[in-house]
Amino acid sequence: MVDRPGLSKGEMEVARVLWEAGPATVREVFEAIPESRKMDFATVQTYLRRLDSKGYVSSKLSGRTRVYSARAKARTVIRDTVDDLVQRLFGGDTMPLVRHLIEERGIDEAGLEELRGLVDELEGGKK
Amino acid sequence: MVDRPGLSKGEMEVARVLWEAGPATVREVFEAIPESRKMDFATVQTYLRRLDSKGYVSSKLSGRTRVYSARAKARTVIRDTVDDLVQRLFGGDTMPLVRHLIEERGIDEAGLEELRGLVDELEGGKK
DNA sequence: CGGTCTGACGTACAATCGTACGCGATGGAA
DNA sequence: TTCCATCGCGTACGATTGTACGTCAGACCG
Repeated sequence: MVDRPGLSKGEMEVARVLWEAGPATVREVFEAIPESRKMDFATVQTYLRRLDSKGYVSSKLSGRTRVYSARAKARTVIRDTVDDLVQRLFGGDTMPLVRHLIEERGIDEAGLEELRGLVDELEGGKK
Repeated sequence: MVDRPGLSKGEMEVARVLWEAGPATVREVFEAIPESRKMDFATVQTYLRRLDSKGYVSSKLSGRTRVYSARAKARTVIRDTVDDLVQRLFGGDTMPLVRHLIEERGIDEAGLEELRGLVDELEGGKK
């Protein structure tokens, strides 16, 4: 399938906004990015342009403003990105990362519950 | 603490070998990298040199051969790397990634068991 | 002793990334 | 009508990355 040139870190942050909020203009994306991140408006614009030329998003002019929409599905991009990380940092093993996440980053009440559900489900569907 | 300049993807693959196998020469690292990856000997050498100058590994000459050893702890580097990814791709939320890993990548029998153990443990220590 | 292998080390070089400026057009405020 | 706030868009530019070549000097083989 469409083999896109890999997202850079900055591009990820911007793409994420489109996935969460749906189609948006540069300004809207810009405003959706945490103040603290301090990413320049023009920088956001550049990332969007790059995402476009890489095929991750599409855009069309609406009046004199350009509106960007996600084109690649979040799920797919996330899968590719995570696969890559797991490969390079853990040699392809999934568990070390899962373990790391659970042990090193806090999982809250709700997360724990969900996790239990996931485990139950997997365990059930197997035997 | 020592604030290092971020690992690049290629550097990660190389650093991983040092974490897993302990101190090693360029050749040893080179040989530990999957054939399929086709990373040139000189490339490995460059990555090691860069890791050295970034402070992630240290090295010393043993005879006329240089031996590299991890200096930064795997745990730390992994934490920083994963934190960064979670931040950019999931806005800082851990669960989406955990969910993704469990649902999209296979967890085997043993992993499942371990996972159950982790959940139990967390659940116990909380209430 | 003279090849040949191997390693360190310096250097290279294009691609990508992070970050942004500046210009020219446009639409609304005064 | 005049001006300013916006936008799109082209362009820039140094840093980092991926990938590797070439040179020089020891080590080992015959």
